[in-house]
Formats: sequence, C-alpha cells, structure tokens
Amino acid sequence: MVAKLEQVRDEFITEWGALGSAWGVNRTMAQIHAYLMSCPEAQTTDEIMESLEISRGNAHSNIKELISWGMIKKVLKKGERKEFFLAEKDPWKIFCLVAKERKKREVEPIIGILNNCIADLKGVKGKEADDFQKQLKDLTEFVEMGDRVMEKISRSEKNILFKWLLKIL
Amino acid sequence: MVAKLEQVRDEFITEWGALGSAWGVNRTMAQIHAYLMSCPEAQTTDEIMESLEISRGNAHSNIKELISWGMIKKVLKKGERKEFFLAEKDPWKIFCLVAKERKKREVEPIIGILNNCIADLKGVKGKEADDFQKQLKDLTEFVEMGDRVMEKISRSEKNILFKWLLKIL
DNA sequence: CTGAAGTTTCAGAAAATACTGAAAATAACG
DNA sequence: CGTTATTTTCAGTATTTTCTGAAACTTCAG
Repeated sequence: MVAKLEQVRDEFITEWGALGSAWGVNRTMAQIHAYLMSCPEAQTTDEIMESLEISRGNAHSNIKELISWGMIKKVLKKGERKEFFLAEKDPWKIFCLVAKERKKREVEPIIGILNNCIADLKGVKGKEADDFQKQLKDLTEFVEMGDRVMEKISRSEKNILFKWLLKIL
Repeated sequence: MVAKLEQVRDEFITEWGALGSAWGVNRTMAQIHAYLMSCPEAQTTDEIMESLEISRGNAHSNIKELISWGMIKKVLKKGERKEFFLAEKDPWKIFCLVAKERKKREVEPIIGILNNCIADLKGVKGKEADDFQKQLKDLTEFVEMGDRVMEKISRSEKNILFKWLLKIL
C-alpha cells in the first residue's frame, strides 16, 4: 500500500512540474516544491535527489531558488549535520509569494520601460506616433493598476483575500 | 523624426517580447503582438517579417497562434490579395483573453489531476497518506476558486473588472 | 488551363535552457 | 590539527524550444 502512495506522489510531482513550466517556473523547481508539499516532514537534499532522480547540482540550485522565493525553508535538526527542507504548504501563501516575486521581477521593470518609451515619443509628430503614444499610455495605466493589485495581494492575509474573492464571485 | 518612432517601437517590441517569455508566451508571439499594437493600421506578414527580422515560417506560425488566442484578427482588404493583421489593443480585453486561454490550458487540467490523485489515495492508510491527501484537498480548493475567478474575469466587461479592482485597492 | 502571388508545412539547424558529475570549498567532529 | 560529512560551484553535455528556408500547396486573374 505504500507503493500506491509513492505512485500518487510521483503523479502529483510530474503534473505540478508540467504546470510550473507553463508558468515560466523551472520544471525541476516546481517538482521539488511538489515533492516537499507531499511530505509532512522536512527532507534532505539526498531524499529529494532520490525521489526525483536528479543530480546533486540540479537539486542544489533549485533548492536555493525555492528558498529565495520563500517557497521552502531550511530546517536544522539537532544532532544532524544535514540540512532539511520544508515546503510552504498553504496555497494562499504560495500564491502571495509568487505574486510578490513576479511583481518584482516582471511588472515593475515593464512600467519603467513603458514610461521611457512614452518620454522618448514626446516631440515625435504625426498620427502614427500619436496613436502609438496613446496605446503606450493605455498599457501603462493598466500595468500600473496590476502592479498595485499585486502589491496589495502580496501584503494581504489569507482571510482578506478570501473576502475579496467572495465579493467577486 | 520617423527614425525616432521606429527606435521607440523597436524598444517596445523587444521589452514586450521579454515580458512574454517570462509569462510562458513565446517571445516572437509577444513581439508580433507588440508590433501590431504599435500600428494603427493592419499589417501584412511581410511587414511583420521585415520589422522583426524573422523568417516567414516563424512569422506565420506565431500569427496563427495569436489568432487562436484571439489577440489579433485577420483583416481582408478589397482589391488586395494579401492578408492583413490587426491587434486587439485594449489592455483589459487582452488580459481577459489571456486569462481565458490559460484557464483552459492550465487551470482546468490541473483540477482533474488533483482530483485523480485524491481518489487514488482513498484507501491508502497512514499518517503520511492522510496528510498528503489533506494537502491535495487544500490545493484543489484553491485552484477551483482560481478557476471560478478566471471564468468570471474572462466573461466580464472592462467596467465590471474596474469596479472590482477599485474595491480591492 | 497557366502562372504569379500568397500561404502553409516541416525537416533540419540554431539557440536557449537545464542537467550532470566531479572537484573545490566549507563545516563539524574527535 | 586531520578526517570526514556536507554543501557549493561550474565546465561540459544533453535536452528542449524555437527558427529558418525552401518546397508544397492554394488561390485567383487573365
């Protein structure tokens, strides 16, 4: 019966990994997070390597990345020299962490770029330039709104988020 | 002064393309959309190829993909044999289209998979299996909520969305 | 029909991305 | 210290993804 558990775990890991790659997240990174979400206890690098059949280097770099996103935490156990890793398991928290990270990495930079483009177009005459500038302004307005929403989300508690969603639905 | 316009256009295209690849959208696909957003008039495949310096095959397949997402439309002009392409320019509509597409491609399948995993774990005894099943249920609940939100978004008009966001902010 | 204009397909090439494995570095223990 | 366990790095390799370019196909005007 334990075999069944492992089988389901592997299925979950595989699918979560595929989902990750659709979201611009490294497949292995998503798989490690999936594996750790499936474990009540913190796991070592070796256990991760064995479960996913990946090399130490690969495991290591993706664990580091997950830590930098705040998706997993390093746990030290007394009497043990190895490091153990524990996943953030609350879907709401995971969502907030991802929103925060993507806001920083993707949304903020694009706002700067759009504003540069708009500034550079000042003084360029003609209908085409005017239309393009209008388009850039519309996009900027939208992205800035998205930015504010993500900011709010990444600072919010689960129950606040939940209330918003209930209003929407 | 037209040179300046082209320069800004290229910058915008480049950056929007980079943003796209972070979102799991093919870079060229995002660039073509960016180019068409910068043009008041519909453009031909050849104009797209020239502006982005890409091959016909590449242009063609990404144009097809953009059409299937609903992000651009084919326009036929009388007296012209060539096909012209026009971008959806409203950021809100673009957002809704992307939400709709990703819901279909990513969110819906994962719900099925999670439910399978939960069903397969029925009957597996032990704390580890129980904990894992609980985790899967939490994830499912969350993803299903996300699914409903995306459904709602993809059906909504701009002003409805706007109202929600004002409430949140 | 015929042929020019335009579109579609796809095998192979190129580029981008991710992974391995082993060596170097670090930390803990006696 | 010296030894051993563990983590970190990274050059080279493998894999995945994307792109090219040319041939096949379609459409349309004469």
